[in-house]
Amino acid sequence: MFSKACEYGIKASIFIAINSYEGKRVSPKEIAKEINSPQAFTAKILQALVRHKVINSVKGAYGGFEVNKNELKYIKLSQIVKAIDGDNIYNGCGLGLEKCDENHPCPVHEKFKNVRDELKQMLENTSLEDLALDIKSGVSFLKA
Amino acid sequence: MFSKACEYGIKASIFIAINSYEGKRVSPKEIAKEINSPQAFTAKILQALVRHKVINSVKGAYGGFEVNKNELKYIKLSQIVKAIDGDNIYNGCGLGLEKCDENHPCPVHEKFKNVRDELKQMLENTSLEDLALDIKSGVSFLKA
DNA sequence: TATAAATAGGATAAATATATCCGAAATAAA
DNA sequence: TTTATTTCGGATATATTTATCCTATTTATA
Repeated sequence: MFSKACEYGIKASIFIAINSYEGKRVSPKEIAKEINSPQAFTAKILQALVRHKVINSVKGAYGGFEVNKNELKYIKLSQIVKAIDGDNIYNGCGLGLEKCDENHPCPVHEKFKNVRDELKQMLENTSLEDLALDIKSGVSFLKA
Repeated sequence: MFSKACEYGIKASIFIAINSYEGKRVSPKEIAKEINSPQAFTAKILQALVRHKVINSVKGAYGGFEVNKNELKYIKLSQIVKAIDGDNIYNGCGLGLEKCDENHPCPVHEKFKNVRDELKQMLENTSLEDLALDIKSGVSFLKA
């Protein structure tokens, strides 16, 4: 469904969010440890999220990654996914046809639409705040 | 969502189904041309589908790939997907956690369930017959 | 039985995704 | 202004997926 990079990106963003509540910036090292991911690779993904303005970074001593805690409820999963995996999961044909629309649909076009809409709803309605609060309250977990 | 291999596998199966209606076996060459896929790679995928008994092959002169046309309505998309991509799309955690269940859910576990269930429904309720008839009647297409 | 036509399957190549490494640039604080 | 700390970004390595190639095996028919 999502690429590894995207999985790491989502989990990293949640961990950053949790810490931003407390005004703490976090490093790739801390993040990778907390979400059980390869550190250098995770750092690359964080860079991409910064470039897409999903999260913020501060260079130098006492720097790290953070998000504006007032924006947490407005940062949706869809933004993270689009920043890393692009919007192929939104617009791409389920069977990989170059051209696939109502007028020239692939064999699963109609049936696939429901699945995609469900996914879209989920990604667009879920905020970093929702996810971070669940972790803080012990309802869900960032690693096994 | 699906791997390239799986996309090819689904489209190839549909084309084989269409021809089996008319008692015709088809070759990887014909299939690849019709679904716009790399021939040798497609042949490999067909082998996998045969091993998983989703389709049938006949070696030698006048051979080719076919499906029992009486079984067409009982062959579901889910069988093709599982044969090629495995059942990770069914059981795997949306964020790649080794262990992710009701008792120890990843951050998107609950929200993801709806999406997966929708996908599952779609794959288990769609038969090769459904898809083949749509192609025959010009409702949908195997290539752009 | 010989031949031609097909699938099966191993070996290899190319492309992409995942992962690592290291020096450059930025920045806070001593 | 120097130093320690930290992100940035290019180069490279590894793993996986996608794709190709070639030979072996099977089988219908002449």
